[in-house]
Amino acid sequence: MSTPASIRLMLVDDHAILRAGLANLLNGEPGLKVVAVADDGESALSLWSEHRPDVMLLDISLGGMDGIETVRKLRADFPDARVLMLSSSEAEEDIRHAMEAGASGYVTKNVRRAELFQAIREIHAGGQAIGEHVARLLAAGSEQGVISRREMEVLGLVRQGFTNAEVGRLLGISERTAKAHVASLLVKLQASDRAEAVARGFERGLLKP
Amino acid sequence: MSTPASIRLMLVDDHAILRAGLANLLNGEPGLKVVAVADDGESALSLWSEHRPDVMLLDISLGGMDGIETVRKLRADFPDARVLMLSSSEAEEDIRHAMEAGASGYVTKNVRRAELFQAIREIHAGGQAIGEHVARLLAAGSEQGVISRREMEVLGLVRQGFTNAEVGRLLGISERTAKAHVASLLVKLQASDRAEAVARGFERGLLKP
DNA sequence: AACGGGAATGGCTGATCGGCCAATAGACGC
DNA sequence: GCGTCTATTGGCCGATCAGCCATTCCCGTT
Repeated sequence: MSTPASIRLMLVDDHAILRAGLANLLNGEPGLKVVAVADDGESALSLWSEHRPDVMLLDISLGGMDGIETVRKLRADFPDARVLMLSSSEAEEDIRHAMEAGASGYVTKNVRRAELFQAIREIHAGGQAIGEHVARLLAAGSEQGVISRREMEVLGLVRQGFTNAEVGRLLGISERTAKAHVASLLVKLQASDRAEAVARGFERGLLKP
Repeated sequence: MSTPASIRLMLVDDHAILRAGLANLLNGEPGLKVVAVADDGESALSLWSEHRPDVMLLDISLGGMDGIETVRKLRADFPDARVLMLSSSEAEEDIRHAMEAGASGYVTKNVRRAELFQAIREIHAGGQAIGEHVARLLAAGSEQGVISRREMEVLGLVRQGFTNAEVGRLLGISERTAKAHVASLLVKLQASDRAEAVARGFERGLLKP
Protein backbone atom coordinates (compact mmCIF):
# COMPACT_ATOMS: atom_id res chain seq x y z
CA MET A 1 0.00 0.00 0.00
CA SER A 2 1.02 3.57 -0.45
CA THR A 3 0.38 4.79 3.10
CA PRO A 4 2.14 2.52 5.55
CA ALA A 5 0.24 1.59 8.70
CA SER A 6 0.76 3.94 11.64
CA ILE A 7 2.92 3.02 14.57
CA ARG A 8 0.47 2.21 17.35
CA LEU A 9 1.47 3.84 20.62
CA MET A 10 0.55 3.46 24.23
CA LEU A 11 1.16 6.22 26.78
CA VAL A 12 1.78 5.56 30.45
CA ASP A 13 2.17 8.54 32.74
CA ASP A 14 0.56 9.57 35.99
CA HIS A 15 0.17 13.18 34.93
CA ALA A 16 -3.14 13.59 33.18
CA ILE A 17 -2.06 16.80 31.53
CA LEU A 18 1.03 15.34 30.05
CA ARG A 19 -0.94 12.34 28.86
CA ALA A 20 -3.55 14.47 27.16
CA GLY A 21 -1.08 16.90 25.71
CA LEU A 22 1.26 14.23 24.51
CA ALA A 23 -1.53 12.25 22.91
CA ASN A 24 -2.54 15.37 21.06
CA LEU A 25 0.99 15.96 19.93
CA LEU A 26 1.62 12.42 18.78
CA ASN A 27 -1.67 12.00 16.98
CA GLY A 28 -0.84 15.16 15.08
CA GLU A 29 2.24 13.50 13.63
CA PRO A 30 1.60 11.41 10.52
CA GLY A 31 2.48 7.78 11.01
CA LEU A 32 1.91 7.80 14.77
CA LYS A 33 -1.27 6.90 16.56
CA VAL A 34 -2.02 6.66 20.25
CA VAL A 35 -4.24 3.66 20.81
CA ALA A 36 -4.19 3.42 24.59
CA VAL A 37 -3.23 5.39 27.68
CA ALA A 38 -2.69 4.34 31.29
CA ASP A 39 -1.84 6.10 34.49
CA ASP A 40 -0.21 3.27 36.39
CA GLY A 41 1.80 0.14 35.80
CA GLU A 42 -0.93 -2.36 36.49
CA SER A 43 -3.37 -0.98 33.97
CA ALA A 44 -0.50 -0.51 31.55
CA LEU A 45 0.17 -4.23 31.60
CA SER A 46 -3.43 -5.27 31.14
CA LEU A 47 -4.03 -2.68 28.43
CA TRP A 48 -0.96 -3.87 26.61
CA SER A 49 -2.21 -7.40 26.27
CA GLU A 50 -5.59 -6.07 25.22
CA HIS A 51 -4.44 -3.62 22.56
CA ARG A 52 -1.03 -4.98 21.60
CA PRO A 53 0.45 -1.63 20.59
CA ASP A 54 3.79 -1.31 18.85
CA VAL A 55 5.58 0.92 21.32
CA MET A 56 4.95 1.99 24.89
CA LEU A 57 5.98 5.45 26.07
CA LEU A 58 6.52 5.02 29.77
CA ASP A 59 7.30 7.38 32.59
CA ILE A 60 9.54 6.16 35.40
CA SER A 61 7.71 7.72 38.28
CA LEU A 62 4.29 6.19 38.61
CA GLY A 63 2.00 5.64 41.51
CA GLY A 64 2.29 2.09 42.82
CA MET A 65 4.55 -0.06 40.66
CA ASP A 66 7.18 2.18 39.13
CA GLY A 67 8.21 2.37 35.51
CA ILE A 68 11.20 0.08 35.91
CA GLU A 69 9.09 -2.70 37.38
CA THR A 70 6.54 -2.16 34.66
CA VAL A 71 9.11 -2.65 31.91
CA ARG A 72 10.46 -5.72 33.59
CA LYS A 73 7.06 -7.37 33.90
CA LEU A 74 5.97 -6.33 30.46
CA ARG A 75 9.06 -7.78 28.88
CA ALA A 76 8.70 -10.95 30.90
CA ASP A 77 5.23 -11.48 29.42
CA PHE A 78 5.94 -10.04 25.98
CA PRO A 79 9.63 -10.37 25.20
CA ASP A 80 9.25 -8.46 21.98
CA ALA A 81 7.44 -5.51 23.52
CA ARG A 82 9.24 -2.25 22.81
CA VAL A 83 9.35 0.47 25.39
CA LEU A 84 10.61 4.03 25.25
CA MET A 85 11.19 5.49 28.66
CA LEU A 86 10.06 9.08 28.84
CA SER A 87 11.27 10.40 32.12
CA SER A 88 11.93 13.72 33.75
CA SER A 89 14.80 12.20 35.65
CA GLU A 90 18.33 12.59 34.47
CA ALA A 91 19.76 10.44 37.24
CA GLU A 92 22.26 8.05 35.78
CA GLU A 93 20.89 5.19 37.86
CA ASP A 94 17.40 5.63 36.52
CA ILE A 95 18.62 5.42 32.98
CA ARG A 96 20.80 2.43 33.56
CA HIS A 97 18.12 0.56 35.45
CA ALA A 98 15.55 1.27 32.80
CA MET A 99 17.74 -0.07 30.04
CA GLU A 100 18.70 -3.12 32.07
CA ALA A 101 15.06 -3.80 32.76
CA GLY A 102 14.45 -4.08 29.05
CA ALA A 103 13.60 -0.62 27.78
CA SER A 104 14.62 0.02 24.21
CA GLY A 105 15.20 3.71 24.67
CA TYR A 106 15.31 6.54 27.13
CA VAL A 107 14.65 10.20 26.56
CA THR A 108 14.09 12.99 29.02
CA LYS A 109 10.92 15.02 28.83
CA ASN A 110 12.72 17.99 27.43
CA VAL A 111 13.66 16.38 24.12
CA ARG A 112 12.62 18.30 21.08
CA ARG A 113 9.58 16.81 19.41
CA ALA A 114 11.48 15.80 16.31
CA GLU A 115 13.89 13.89 18.48
CA LEU A 116 11.02 12.14 20.20
CA PHE A 117 9.39 11.14 16.92
CA GLN A 118 12.73 9.91 15.69
CA ALA A 119 13.25 7.84 18.86
CA ILE A 120 9.84 6.22 18.47
CA ARG A 121 10.54 5.25 14.87
CA GLU A 122 13.99 4.02 15.76
CA ILE A 123 12.59 1.79 18.43
CA HIS A 124 9.76 0.54 16.33
CA ALA A 125 12.28 -0.45 13.71
CA GLY A 126 14.00 -2.58 16.29
CA GLY A 127 16.78 -0.22 17.28
CA GLN A 128 17.79 1.51 20.46
CA ALA A 129 17.30 5.15 21.19
CA ILE A 130 19.16 7.13 23.76
CA GLY A 131 18.57 10.84 23.65
CA GLU A 132 21.87 12.58 22.99
CA HIS A 133 21.19 14.61 26.06
CA VAL A 134 21.00 11.38 27.97
CA ALA A 135 23.94 9.75 26.24
CA ARG A 136 26.22 12.51 27.43
CA LEU A 137 25.10 12.05 30.99
CA LEU A 138 25.81 8.35 30.85
CA ALA A 139 29.24 8.83 29.41
CA ALA A 140 30.14 11.43 31.99
CA GLY A 141 29.45 10.03 35.40
CA SER A 142 30.13 6.35 35.00
CA GLU A 143 33.09 6.52 37.34
CA GLN A 144 31.81 6.09 40.86
CA GLY A 145 30.23 3.09 42.45
CA VAL A 146 27.10 1.97 40.72
CA ILE A 147 24.08 1.82 42.96
CA SER A 148 22.15 -1.37 42.38
CA ARG A 149 18.42 -1.54 42.11
CA ARG A 150 18.04 -3.18 45.47
CA GLU A 151 20.18 -0.52 47.05
CA MET A 152 17.96 2.14 45.54
CA GLU A 153 14.95 0.54 47.16
CA VAL A 154 16.74 0.50 50.49
CA LEU A 155 17.80 4.12 50.11
CA GLY A 156 14.21 5.05 49.44
CA LEU A 157 13.14 3.42 52.68
CA VAL A 158 16.02 4.83 54.70
CA ARG A 159 14.92 8.21 53.47
CA GLN A 160 11.56 7.59 55.05
CA GLY A 161 13.10 6.95 58.43
CA PHE A 162 12.82 3.19 58.52
CA THR A 163 15.29 1.25 60.63
CA ASN A 164 17.28 -1.62 59.18
CA ALA A 165 14.91 -4.10 60.74
CA GLU A 166 11.91 -2.34 59.22
CA VAL A 167 13.57 -2.14 55.84
CA GLY A 168 14.16 -5.86 56.05
CA ARG A 169 10.56 -6.54 56.91
CA LEU A 170 9.26 -4.28 54.14
CA LEU A 171 11.45 -5.90 51.53
CA GLY A 172 10.94 -9.40 52.82
CA ILE A 173 14.60 -9.88 53.70
CA SER A 174 16.46 -10.15 56.96
CA GLU A 175 17.74 -7.21 58.95
CA ARG A 176 21.29 -8.41 58.25
CA THR A 177 20.77 -8.08 54.55
CA ALA A 178 19.18 -4.68 54.83
CA LYS A 179 22.16 -3.67 56.90
CA ALA A 180 24.49 -4.97 54.23
CA HIS A 181 22.73 -2.87 51.61
CA VAL A 182 22.98 0.20 53.79
CA ALA A 183 26.65 -0.47 54.36
CA SER A 184 27.14 -0.79 50.64
CA LEU A 185 25.31 2.47 50.09
CA LEU A 186 27.55 4.24 52.57
CA VAL A 187 30.61 3.13 50.66
CA LYS A 188 29.27 3.94 47.22
CA LEU A 189 27.85 7.29 48.23
CA GLN A 190 30.91 8.07 50.36
CA ALA A 191 28.69 8.80 53.31
CA SER A 192 29.50 8.21 56.95
CA ASP A 193 25.96 7.52 58.08
CA ARG A 194 22.49 7.07 56.65
CA ALA A 195 21.65 10.74 57.02
CA GLU A 196 24.54 11.71 54.78
CA ALA A 197 23.64 8.91 52.39
CA VAL A 198 20.19 10.42 51.98
CA ALA A 199 21.71 13.84 51.40
CA ARG A 200 24.06 12.43 48.77
CA GLY A 201 21.09 10.71 47.19
CA PHE A 202 19.39 14.05 46.74
CA GLU A 203 22.56 15.71 45.53
CA ARG A 204 23.06 13.05 42.89
CA GLY A 205 19.48 13.17 41.77
CA LEU A 206 18.86 9.60 42.87
CA LEU A 207 16.21 10.90 45.22
CA LYS A 208 13.72 13.49 44.19
CA PRO A 209 12.05 15.97 46.47
CA MET B 1 -19.71 41.08 20.57
CA SER B 2 -20.77 37.53 20.07
CA THR B 3 -17.36 35.87 20.39
CA PRO B 4 -15.48 37.22 23.36
CA ALA B 5 -11.73 37.68 22.96
CA SER B 6 -9.67 34.67 23.93
CA ILE B 7 -7.70 34.55 27.14
CA ARG B 8 -4.10 35.00 26.09
CA LEU B 9 -1.82 32.51 27.78
CA MET B 10 1.88 32.12 28.30
CA LEU B 11 3.48 28.75 29.14
CA VAL B 12 6.65 28.42 31.14
CA ASP B 13 8.04 24.95 31.65
CA ASP B 14 11.42 23.40 31.11
CA HIS B 15 9.99 20.27 29.58
CA ALA B 16 9.65 20.80 25.87
CA ILE B 17 7.21 17.95 25.53
CA LEU B 18 4.89 19.24 28.15
CA ARG B 19 5.09 22.69 26.62
CA ALA B 20 4.23 21.45 23.18
CA GLY B 21 1.53 19.09 24.35
CA LEU B 22 -0.01 21.60 26.64
CA ALA B 23 -0.01 24.29 24.00
CA ASN B 24 -1.83 21.90 21.73
CA LEU B 25 -4.34 21.09 24.39
CA LEU B 26 -5.02 24.67 25.36
CA ASN B 27 -5.28 25.97 21.83
CA GLY B 28 -7.85 23.30 21.20
CA GLU B 29 -10.09 24.82 23.86
CA PRO B 30 -12.30 27.66 22.65
CA GLY B 31 -11.56 30.91 24.41
CA LEU B 32 -7.96 30.04 25.24
CA LYS B 33 -4.94 30.93 23.18
CA VAL B 34 -1.26 30.37 23.85
CA VAL B 35 0.63 33.44 22.70
CA ALA B 36 4.07 32.73 24.15
CA VAL B 37 6.15 29.96 25.65
CA ALA B 38 9.38 30.02 27.64
CA ASP B 39 11.63 27.41 29.14
CA ASP B 40 13.20 29.43 31.93
CA GLY B 41 12.43 32.29 34.25
CA GLU B 42 14.58 34.91 32.56
CA SER B 43 13.00 34.56 29.16
CA ALA B 44 9.61 34.29 30.82
CA LEU B 45 10.04 37.75 32.27
CA SER B 46 11.21 39.38 29.07
CA LEU B 47 8.55 37.64 27.00
CA TRP B 48 5.90 38.79 29.42
CA SER B 49 6.70 42.45 28.95
CA GLU B 50 6.83 41.90 25.22
CA HIS B 51 3.55 40.03 24.78
CA ARG B 52 1.59 41.08 27.83
CA PRO B 53 -0.50 37.92 28.08
CA ASP B 54 -3.43 37.55 30.42
CA VAL B 55 -2.29 34.56 32.40
CA MET B 56 1.00 32.75 32.86
CA LEU B 57 1.06 29.00 33.45
CA LEU B 58 4.26 28.44 35.34
CA ASP B 59 6.10 25.37 36.52
CA ILE B 60 7.95 25.55 39.81
CA SER B 61 10.99 23.57 38.82
CA LEU B 62 12.91 25.43 36.17
CA GLY B 63 16.53 25.56 35.24
CA GLY B 64 18.22 28.59 36.76
CA MET B 65 15.77 30.87 38.50
CA ASP B 66 12.96 28.74 39.84
CA GLY B 67 9.25 29.33 39.47
CA ILE B 68 8.87 31.00 42.84
CA GLU B 69 11.50 33.58 42.06
CA THR B 70 9.95 34.10 38.67
CA VAL B 71 6.55 34.91 40.15
CA ARG B 72 8.09 37.25 42.66
CA LYS B 73 9.98 39.22 40.06
CA LEU B 74 7.12 39.23 37.62
CA ARG B 75 4.73 40.60 40.20
CA ALA B 76 7.25 43.17 41.29
CA ASP B 77 7.36 44.53 37.75
CA PHE B 78 3.71 43.90 36.86
CA PRO B 79 1.61 43.89 40.01
CA ASP B 80 -1.48 42.91 38.09
CA ALA B 81 0.11 39.94 36.33
CA ARG B 82 -1.81 36.75 36.97
CA VAL B 83 0.00 33.49 37.38
CA LEU B 84 -1.26 29.93 37.68
CA MET B 85 1.36 27.60 39.09
CA LEU B 86 1.34 24.27 37.34
CA SER B 87 3.60 22.05 39.31
CA SER B 88 4.24 18.38 39.80
CA SER B 89 5.13 19.07 43.40
CA GLU B 90 2.64 18.55 46.15
CA ALA B 91 4.99 19.80 48.85
CA GLU B 92 3.15 22.09 51.17
CA GLU B 93 6.11 24.47 51.28
CA ASP B 94 6.08 24.83 47.51
CA ILE B 95 2.43 25.70 47.46
CA ARG B 96 2.67 28.16 50.30
CA HIS B 97 5.75 29.82 48.88
CA ALA B 98 4.18 30.11 45.47
CA MET B 99 1.06 31.77 46.81
CA GLU B 100 3.10 34.05 49.06
CA ALA B 101 5.22 35.01 46.10
CA GLY B 102 2.12 36.25 44.34
CA ALA B 103 0.71 33.38 42.34
CA SER B 104 -3.05 33.48 41.86
CA GLY B 105 -3.49 29.75 41.71
CA TYR B 106 -1.81 26.42 42.08
CA VAL B 107 -2.70 23.13 40.47
CA THR B 108 -0.75 19.93 40.23
CA LYS B 109 -0.01 18.45 36.85
CA ASN B 110 -2.49 15.67 37.31
CA VAL B 111 -5.56 17.87 37.35
CA ARG B 112 -8.23 16.93 34.89
CA ARG B 113 -8.29 19.18 31.86
CA ALA B 114 -11.67 20.63 32.70
CA GLU B 115 -10.34 21.63 36.07
CA LEU B 116 -7.34 23.28 34.46
CA PHE B 117 -9.50 25.27 32.05
CA GLN B 118 -11.71 26.29 34.93
CA ALA B 119 -8.73 27.44 36.96
CA ILE B 120 -7.46 29.56 34.08
CA ARG B 121 -10.82 31.27 33.66
CA GLU B 122 -11.15 31.77 37.39
CA ILE B 123 -7.80 33.46 37.56
CA HIS B 124 -8.39 35.56 34.50
CA ALA B 125 -11.59 36.78 36.09
CA GLY B 126 -9.57 37.99 39.04
CA GLY B 127 -10.14 35.10 41.40
CA GLN B 128 -7.94 32.54 43.07
CA ALA B 129 -7.71 28.94 42.05
CA ILE B 130 -6.45 26.19 44.22
CA GLY B 131 -6.94 22.73 42.85
CA GLU B 132 -9.13 20.81 45.25
CA HIS B 133 -6.43 18.23 45.35
CA VAL B 134 -4.09 20.95 46.53
CA ALA B 135 -6.54 22.58 48.88
CA ARG B 136 -6.79 19.41 50.90
CA LEU B 137 -3.06 19.25 51.29
CA LEU B 138 -2.86 22.79 52.56
CA ALA B 139 -5.68 22.40 55.00
CA ALA B 140 -4.08 19.29 56.42
CA GLY B 141 -0.61 20.23 57.53
CA SER B 142 -0.49 23.95 58.07
CA GLU B 143 0.36 23.79 61.74
CA GLN B 144 4.01 22.83 61.90
CA GLY B 145 6.84 24.24 63.90
CA VAL B 146 9.19 26.84 62.56
CA ILE B 147 12.79 25.72 62.30
CA SER B 148 15.07 28.07 64.18
CA ARG B 149 18.39 29.36 62.89
CA ARG B 150 20.40 27.17 65.20
CA GLU B 151 18.42 24.16 64.16
CA MET B 152 19.13 24.95 60.53
CA GLU B 153 22.84 24.99 61.29
CA VAL B 154 22.55 21.63 62.97
CA LEU B 155 20.54 20.22 60.12
CA GLY B 156 23.20 21.36 57.70
CA LEU B 157 25.83 19.48 59.68
CA VAL B 158 23.72 16.39 60.16
CA ARG B 159 23.32 16.35 56.42
CA GLN B 160 27.07 16.11 56.11
CA GLY B 161 27.20 13.04 58.27
CA PHE B 162 28.48 14.57 61.49
CA THR B 163 27.63 12.87 64.77
CA ASN B 164 26.05 14.77 67.62
CA ALA B 165 29.42 15.07 69.33
CA GLU B 166 30.99 16.48 66.17
CA VAL B 167 28.14 18.89 65.64
CA GLY B 168 28.67 20.09 69.19
CA ARG B 169 32.39 20.57 68.64
CA LEU B 170 31.85 22.40 65.37
CA LEU B 171 29.30 24.77 66.87
CA GLY B 172 31.16 25.22 70.12
CA ILE B 173 28.41 23.68 72.21
CA SER B 174 28.13 20.43 74.11
CA GLU B 175 27.02 17.16 72.60
CA ARG B 176 23.92 17.30 74.80
CA THR B 177 22.84 20.52 73.24
CA ALA B 178 23.46 19.31 69.75
CA LYS B 179 21.38 16.30 70.62
CA ALA B 180 18.61 18.55 71.87
CA HIS B 181 18.60 20.44 68.57
CA VAL B 182 18.43 17.22 66.63
CA ALA B 183 15.58 16.04 68.80
CA SER B 184 13.77 19.29 68.16
CA LEU B 185 14.32 18.90 64.44
CA LEU B 186 12.86 15.43 64.52
CA VAL B 187 9.71 16.76 66.11
CA LYS B 188 9.32 19.76 63.83
CA LEU B 189 10.09 17.85 60.68
CA GLN B 190 8.04 14.89 61.83
CA ALA B 191 10.95 12.59 61.23
CA SER B 192 11.80 9.47 63.13
CA ASP B 193 15.55 9.71 62.68
CA ARG B 194 18.19 12.06 61.29
CA ALA B 195 18.10 10.43 57.88
CA GLU B 196 14.42 11.20 57.51
CA ALA B 197 15.02 14.68 58.88
CA VAL B 198 17.50 15.32 56.09
CA ALA B 199 15.04 14.00 53.53
CA ARG B 200 12.30 16.25 54.89
CA GLY B 201 14.72 19.13 54.73
CA PHE B 202 15.17 18.54 51.04
CA GLU B 203 11.47 18.03 50.48
CA ARG B 204 10.65 21.28 52.19
CA GLY B 205 13.29 23.18 50.34
CA LEU B 206 15.21 23.89 53.54
CA LEU B 207 18.15 22.06 52.04
CA LYS B 208 19.22 22.46 48.47
CA PRO B 209 21.01 19.88 46.38
C1' DA C 1 32.46 -24.47 32.73
C1' DA C 2 34.55 -20.92 35.15
C1' DC C 3 34.32 -16.10 36.86
C1' DG C 4 32.44 -11.78 38.82
C1' DG C 5 28.95 -9.41 41.00
C1' DG C 6 24.61 -8.79 43.23
C1' DA C 7 21.71 -10.53 46.73
C1' DA C 8 20.97 -12.74 50.88
C1' DT C 9 22.51 -14.35 55.54
C1' DG C 10 24.66 -14.94 60.31
C1' DG C 11 27.36 -13.50 64.53
C1' DC C 12 29.89 -10.13 67.26
C1' DT C 13 31.14 -5.42 69.26
C1' DG C 14 31.84 -0.77 70.41
C1' DA C 15 29.92 3.64 69.00
C1' DT C 16 25.98 6.35 68.43
C1' DC C 17 21.32 7.48 68.68
C1' DG C 18 16.85 9.01 70.44
C1' DG C 19 13.64 9.24 74.37
C1' DC C 20 12.61 10.72 79.01
C1' DC C 21 13.63 13.30 83.06
C1' DA C 22 14.85 18.18 84.73
C1' DA C 23 17.20 22.85 84.96
C1' DT C 24 19.29 27.73 83.98
C1' DA C 25 19.93 31.88 81.22
C1' DG C 26 18.93 35.44 77.83
C1' DA C 27 15.73 37.60 74.35
C1' DC C 28 11.27 39.25 72.90
C1' DG C 29 6.72 41.03 73.18
C1' DC C 30 2.77 42.55 75.98
C1' DG D 1 7.51 42.63 85.31
C1' DC D 2 5.76 38.28 83.37
C1' DG D 3 5.15 34.72 80.22
C1' DT D 4 6.96 32.52 76.12
C1' DC D 5 10.50 30.81 73.38
C1' DT D 6 15.11 29.58 72.10
C1' DA D 7 19.52 28.01 73.49
C1' DT D 8 22.01 25.68 76.64
C1' DT D 9 23.41 21.62 79.75
C1' DG D 10 23.22 17.25 82.52
C1' DG D 11 22.27 12.03 83.53
C1' DC D 12 20.39 7.53 82.29
C1' DC D 13 19.13 3.66 79.18
C1' DG D 14 17.47 0.60 75.74
C1' DA D 15 17.44 0.61 70.72
C1' DT D 16 19.92 1.08 66.67
C1' DC D 17 23.86 1.67 63.93
C1' DA D 18 28.09 0.70 61.38
C1' DG D 19 32.23 -2.13 60.94
C1' DC D 20 34.43 -6.64 60.52
C1' DC D 21 34.41 -11.49 60.00
C1' DA D 22 32.71 -15.41 56.57
C1' DT D 23 29.20 -18.14 53.56
C1' DT D 24 25.72 -19.47 50.05
C1' DC D 25 22.99 -18.87 45.81
C1' DC D 26 22.00 -17.22 41.34
C1' DC D 27 22.61 -14.79 37.05
C1' DG D 28 24.88 -13.04 33.09
C1' DT D 29 29.37 -12.85 30.80
C1' DT D 30 33.38 -15.01 29.14
